[in-house]
Amino acid sequence: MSDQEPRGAAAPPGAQRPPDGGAPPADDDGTGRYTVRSVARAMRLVQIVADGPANGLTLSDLARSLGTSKSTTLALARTLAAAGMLRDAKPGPRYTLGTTVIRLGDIARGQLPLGDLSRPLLTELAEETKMTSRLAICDEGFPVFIERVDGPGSVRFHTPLGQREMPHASAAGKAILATMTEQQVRDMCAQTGLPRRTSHTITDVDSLLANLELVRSNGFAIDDEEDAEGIFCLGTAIFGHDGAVAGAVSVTGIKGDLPAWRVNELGQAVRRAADQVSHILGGPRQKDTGRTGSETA
Amino acid sequence: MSDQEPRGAAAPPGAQRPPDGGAPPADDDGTGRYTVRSVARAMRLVQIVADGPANGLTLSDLARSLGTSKSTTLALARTLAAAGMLRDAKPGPRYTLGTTVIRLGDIARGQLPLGDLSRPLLTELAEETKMTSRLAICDEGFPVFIERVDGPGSVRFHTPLGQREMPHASAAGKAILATMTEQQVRDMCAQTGLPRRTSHTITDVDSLLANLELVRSNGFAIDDEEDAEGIFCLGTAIFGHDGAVAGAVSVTGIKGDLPAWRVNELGQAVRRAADQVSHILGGPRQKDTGRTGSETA
DNA sequence: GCCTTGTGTTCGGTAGTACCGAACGCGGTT
DNA sequence: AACCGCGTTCGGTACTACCGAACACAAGGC
Repeated sequence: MSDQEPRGAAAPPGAQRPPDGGAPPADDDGTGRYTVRSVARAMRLVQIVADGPANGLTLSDLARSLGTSKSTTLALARTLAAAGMLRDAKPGPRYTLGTTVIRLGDIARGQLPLGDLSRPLLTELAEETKMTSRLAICDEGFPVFIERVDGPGSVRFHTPLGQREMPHASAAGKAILATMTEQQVRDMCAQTGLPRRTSHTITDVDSLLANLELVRSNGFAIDDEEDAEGIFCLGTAIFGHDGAVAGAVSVTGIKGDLPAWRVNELGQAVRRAADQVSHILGGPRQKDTGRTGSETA
Repeated sequence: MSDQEPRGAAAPPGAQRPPDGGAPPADDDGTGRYTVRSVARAMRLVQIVADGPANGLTLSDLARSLGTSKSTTLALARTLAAAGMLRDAKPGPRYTLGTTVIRLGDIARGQLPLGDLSRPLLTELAEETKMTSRLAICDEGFPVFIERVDGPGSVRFHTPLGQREMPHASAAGKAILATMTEQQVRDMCAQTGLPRRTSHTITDVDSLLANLELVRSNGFAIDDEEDAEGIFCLGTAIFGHDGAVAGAVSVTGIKGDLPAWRVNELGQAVRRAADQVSHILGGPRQKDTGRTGSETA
C-alpha cells in the first residue's frame, strides 16, 4: 500500500556502494522476499489500469500513479500491451485493459473445476429464488466469487468477481468459517481483524463463534445487513471430493423484499443447490450439524 | 515461439560494446522493440500456466517451458503469485492461475461498455433461438468474444472468451469484414492469410469478397461449417456511437438441428438483437444494404 | 536397506539491463 | 507567440535480474 520507491530518491548520486556487497538483496517492492521488481511493478500497473476509469489512463497518469519515470513506465506498458494485457486506445494513446485479461479470466474459471458445471444450477437457483445467486471458491479460507447469475428482473448489485470477501461479514464467508475449528476461525480473524462495515456487523470473535454455531444448526449462514446496509444474503458451504470445504453458494437480495417467513424456505433452496454442486465435485452432502470432518486435517 | 535466450550464450565476455552505439538496443524477447524482458517473460509464464492442464504445473515444468533456470523461474512465479496472478496449490506446489486473473477479467468486461448491458439481450436471444449466443468486440478488425450465453439445453461448445477469432471463418468476423472497404479486407487477409479450417472454409480473397457482398444484401453473415465441421453460426455487426463497427452478435448451433427455412428467421432475430445493442451504444442501426458509411474513413 | 532421480529451495557473482533524467517533436490552450 | 501538457527517444550508470552450483527433502527402483 504505502510502498515508496527507494530507487531514485534515496540514493545520493555519488555514493558508490563498495562492491564487496554488504547489502542483502534488499526487500524488493514491499511485497515479499526474493521477487522480481520490474514484474511486480508491471502487475501494479495492470491493477492501476483496472482500478482506473473505463476510458483508460494516459501514460503520464500511469507514471504518476506508479511513481516511476515516464520512460520506464512506457517500457512496461509496451511490454504489457505486446502481451495483450493492456491496450492503447486509438485517439491519444490511453491505456485500458486488454483482451488477454478476459481470455485468462475465462480460462481460469474453466480450470477451476466448478467453473462451467455450476452455471445451470446457479441459473436455476436464481429463477427459483428471484435473487442474485453466486458461487464462491475458498481461497485460503476467504470466499472468492467466481460465478454470478442475476435473478429475473432483480436489481443489479455491484458484485465483483475474483475478489476476496470479508469472511465475517458475508454469508459465504460465514458458511465457510462454520466448517472450521474454533482455533482456525480465531486464526482467520487474527489475519484481517473484524472491521465494521455496517451497524450490524459482528465485530468480536466470541459473537462470531456463537453465530457460527447457529449456522451449523440451521444448515445455512445469514448476512443480515452485516456487509452493506439493506442487503440480505444467505449461503451454504460446498465440499470437494476430499471432504474439505471447497467454497459456498449464496443468494443476495434487498432486505425489504424479503419477508421473514421465507428465510427458511430460501435456506433449503440454497442448500439443495449447494448439495448438488458438492455432488458434482464428488464431495459429501453438507452435514446436518456439528462436526464437519475437517478437524483432523 | 522459437525465441531463444541471447543472454548467456551469445555474448562473448570480453566483447564490450563500443559506447557510441553501433548496435541498437537489441530486439528484446522477440516480441517487439523497447520492452522489458523480465515482464515479457512473466507474461509468457502466465500464458504457459493458462495453456497447461487444469491441475497446474510444477516449477520445473515452468522452467522447461520458459527456457530459464529454475531459480529465475521461481523468482518470477513468486512475484506473480504475490500479485495473485498465480496460485500455488497445497500439495507439492503446483502453479495454477490465481483469482486476480478472474477479477481483472471481470473488470475488463465491465469497462468494455458492452459488458453487462448486453447480457439480458443475449439471454433473450439465446432463449428465442435456442442457440448459444455470443457478443464480440472488434479488436483491430478481429472479433473477440467477451460474453456468452448458452441456449436452453443446448450442447456446450468450446467457445473461449477473449480470444481473437479468424475473420474469414466466423460469422462474427465476416459480419465485421462486411463493413469494411475492399482494400481494408485485403489488408486484413494479408495479416493472417486465410487458413483452411474445414472443407468449407473460404480460402481465397475473391470468394471472400463475393461472400461479403452477400452478407451486405442479406443483412447477416453465415458461417456454414467453415470454422468447424458440423457447426453453423450466424452473425451481424453492431455499431458504436461514432458510427464505426464496434463488434458483432452471433448465434451458434449444430448444423443438423437447423432446417434451411429457419435461417432467414434466425437472421432477423440476431439482427434485432444487434440493433438493440447498437442502440444502447448510441450507434446507428445496421444499414439495409450496400454502403456502410465507414468507407470515407 | 541404499542409491538414484526428481522436486523446491538458497546463495554468490557477474554481466547485462532496467532504470532515470534530459532533450526532442507535437498539439492543444492561455 | 509562448506556454504547458502529451508521448517519444537517447545515453550512461548503478543496480538487479539472471544463471549455476549446492542444498534439503520425497518418492521410486534395484
